[in-house]
Amino acid sequence: MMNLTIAEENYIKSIYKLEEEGQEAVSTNALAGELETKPASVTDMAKKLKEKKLISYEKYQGINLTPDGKKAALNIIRRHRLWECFLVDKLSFSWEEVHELAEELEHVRSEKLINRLSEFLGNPQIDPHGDPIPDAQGKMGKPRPQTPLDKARSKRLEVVAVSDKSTALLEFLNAKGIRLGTQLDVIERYEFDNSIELKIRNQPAFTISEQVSKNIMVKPI
Amino acid sequence: MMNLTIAEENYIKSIYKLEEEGQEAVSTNALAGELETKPASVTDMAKKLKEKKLISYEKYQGINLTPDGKKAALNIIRRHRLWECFLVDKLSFSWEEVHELAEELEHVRSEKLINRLSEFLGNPQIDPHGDPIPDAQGKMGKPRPQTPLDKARSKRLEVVAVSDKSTALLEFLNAKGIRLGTQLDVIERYEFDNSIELKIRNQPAFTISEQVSKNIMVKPI
DNA sequence: AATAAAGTTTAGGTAAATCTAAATAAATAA
DNA sequence: TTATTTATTTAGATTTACCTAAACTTTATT
Repeated sequence: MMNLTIAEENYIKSIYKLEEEGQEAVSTNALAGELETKPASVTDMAKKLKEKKLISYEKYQGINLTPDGKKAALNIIRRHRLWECFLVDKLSFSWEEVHELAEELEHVRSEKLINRLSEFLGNPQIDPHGDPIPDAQGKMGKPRPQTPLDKARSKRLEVVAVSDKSTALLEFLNAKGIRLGTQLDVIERYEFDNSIELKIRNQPAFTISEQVSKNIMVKPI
Repeated sequence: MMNLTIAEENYIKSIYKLEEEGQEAVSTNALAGELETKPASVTDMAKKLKEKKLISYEKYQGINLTPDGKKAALNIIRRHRLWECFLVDKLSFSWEEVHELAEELEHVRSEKLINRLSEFLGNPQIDPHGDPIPDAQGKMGKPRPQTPLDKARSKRLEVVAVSDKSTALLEFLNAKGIRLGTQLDVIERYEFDNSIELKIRNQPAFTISEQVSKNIMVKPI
């Protein structure tokens, strides 16, 4: 496998993420948004990644990972999620703190390190946010059936994952008492702004915005 | 504390090392050698680090760390050595494999991470090469009394550290059976090239070059 | 002390990853 | 279908961390 720079790895990871979220071809704009950079920068990098045969890309036609690109993406995701497990399981970090740290640790590229880390952790299958961890061959369990909260139909739900890992969101959820496995009751859905009123066990009800509800993945209970 | 780039951190670390080795003022050339870069690059970086008040530097006069620079250096060294402990103690890496990995891990800058890692490891005082680990305040135990093998006078010696951490050297030592705590008998010192003939317990004797013997730190036994 | 050798700095350049502003293509609306 | 809006690309700069080659200091040698 080729040697990628940190910037290249971050692009690959983001392209993978956007493809997963259902984008047929990932647009320059969407990728710029995801990476908090400018479209012009994305175009530059697209040329480079195409050169390295990690993506297919034609001017104005958007971006897709090649099989090689996908393999690279899964490897980066494996590293990221294993480090998250380490931070939570061994160093007692909480759920919402680990994403940015893992974002840095994931760029230490060593097969041996990551395989030993996995072993040390007992070869975990899912990370602290509920996402599956690809194995050394890049095989990853199907993410469990889940719906974003804004689309869920049932009244009684369980939180199975959070798709946006920004500290801001995770801290907000933490403050509200929402974490993996938390059970939620939907009190009301307000059409005018798609906000949702929720209740957890015996705590007072509270309201979350559509923006937030899109990022909370739930399953009926 | 200021935010340093990886390159800046590596310079700081190398300046610290050369000062420790006794250089009054660290020369451009020595630093270039240590970092495997060119003197002109060192001059460039020296200006930047002076700007940040991490070193004192005057044209042609060499480099020294300021108190701030030293604090930064000790912090980087702390991270490096704790990761080495982690790799050896928890992931069963061997002595000679960990240096380059720690070289990458050390650049993940997070007080919290490193303090938790230290705690997780039982707040170790020395790393797998026998070097002391600075504490969170940057206080570091005195390195134990030790002499480079090429300067040692006794015949019977114990290996307490290895100062050059290049994989090449560490692998060589490993192959010869030389590790921390190994006891050596000096059979002969050859003046013409300063090579040394050694023996370990009941193994056959072998010869090492001056270059190698300079990097093996020993104490009389 | 004069000169040669060694060490250091400057000047000018390169590659990676960004950016802004302007140009161009594609999608949408009138 | 033409015009307008939106998306994308190009052109040209910028910053960081390097580099080489030439100029300049310092140190060592004769």
